[in-house]
Amino acid sequence: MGDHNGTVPTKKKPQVTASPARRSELLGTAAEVFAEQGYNATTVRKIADHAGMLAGSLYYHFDSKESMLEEILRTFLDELWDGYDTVLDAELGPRETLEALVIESFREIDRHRAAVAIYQKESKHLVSQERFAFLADSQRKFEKAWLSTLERGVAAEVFREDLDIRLTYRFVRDTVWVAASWYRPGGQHGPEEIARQYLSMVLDGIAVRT
Amino acid sequence: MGDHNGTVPTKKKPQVTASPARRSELLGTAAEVFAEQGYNATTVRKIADHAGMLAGSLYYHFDSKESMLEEILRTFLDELWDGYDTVLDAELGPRETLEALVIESFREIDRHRAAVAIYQKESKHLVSQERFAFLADSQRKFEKAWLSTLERGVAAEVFREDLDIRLTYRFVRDTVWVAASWYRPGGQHGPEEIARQYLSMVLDGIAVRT
DNA sequence: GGCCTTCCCTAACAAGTGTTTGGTAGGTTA
DNA sequence: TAACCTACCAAACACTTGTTAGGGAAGGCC
Repeated sequence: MGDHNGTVPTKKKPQVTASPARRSELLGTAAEVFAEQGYNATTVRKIADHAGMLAGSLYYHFDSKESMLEEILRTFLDELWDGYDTVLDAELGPRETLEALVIESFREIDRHRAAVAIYQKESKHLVSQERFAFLADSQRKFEKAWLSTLERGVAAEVFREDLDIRLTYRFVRDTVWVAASWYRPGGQHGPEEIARQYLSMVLDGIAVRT
Repeated sequence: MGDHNGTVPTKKKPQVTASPARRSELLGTAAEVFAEQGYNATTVRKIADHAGMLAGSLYYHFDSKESMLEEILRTFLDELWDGYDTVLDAELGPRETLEALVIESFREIDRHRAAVAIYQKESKHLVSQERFAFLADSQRKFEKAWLSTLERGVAAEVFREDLDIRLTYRFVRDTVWVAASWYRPGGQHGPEEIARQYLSMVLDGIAVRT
């Protein structure tokens, strides 16, 4: 507690000591409530209820509701880019890159379904806030990775060239991520199986070839 | 007005007199704020600001914030089903039905972009409330229409039969409606052009045919 | 034993929320 | 002019919100 440095107290002191295990456990329940009810509609008391404690007690582990949201999204995006960078660094062909990115995306949905749902619902309002600037960074990087993959594919004549490439990008991107709104881990289809079927539709279409 | 029946006053009197034109004008601005900020994050004072009046004045036209949301969604769904029913009653072939439904959907996005965005973000939490039971009705009807069209297509051998039909349904559905999150009316592509490209991707895929 | 750390509770706070009530300016009708 | 209607304002209401401060129980360590 001793704020014995003579400078500015740097805003606030967060929690003094807190076990990281309990933190991420609470973040998990918070993420599920956020995903289910929406961030703004979720009160800290609801989160506390789901965690079996009272509202004020949350502030032993976190210093604000918003910082919970930030940590949830940061953790998710960090792991996501771990997987994406691995794929991109492998320098596969465009079609193989696209397939690997889609598969990786469904794996992330499988692992972070709540965070993905939150990201989809809330990121649009959040990007403008300075605190969540990392969301915009991620989106730019994301778009660049996908667009270059698509362009490479068109150049290599493995993707159709008669399609608007930005429209195609949004199509593929949305197609993948909205799955988080209905996907439930432990269902009959694992993430790889769903990815396989999605890829089949995106690449070859749903119509019978004549 | 005159509550001269001797029974229970049936809760509340809404606004006594209000011009329908002003009502729908206010609903339009409310819808845009809801779409941009999210329903829960939108305060009635913000809506009033955008409309150039004070918060309390809204209650001359509407009797609650929630009733605004309900009217926005009801109006949208009514118009949507007008178009859908016209398509379905035409009894076209499965592929033509699918194309017509997609085109109609993008036209609705063009006309009711705000309402569609609201519907996508909020419908999930709302369906459980009794007041918004009509959302669940619409969803069931929607699913039935799409599934039967897909099944007809598989039977007629115009759609691939090696795909999970429910997965395909969600794929097509999401693919279409998420477009509302980025679509802006008056852009370089009109709704028909976007529908055409989407249909091309969904039906034939983005890969080059070999 | 006493001390310290961890984790939570109790109780309150100020700000913001949707909503209500009564009033009133300006136009329309008689 | 007087009565009336429409559409809004002004000011408050009861309640919920995120957040804070102080305290205390349980357990490990000296």
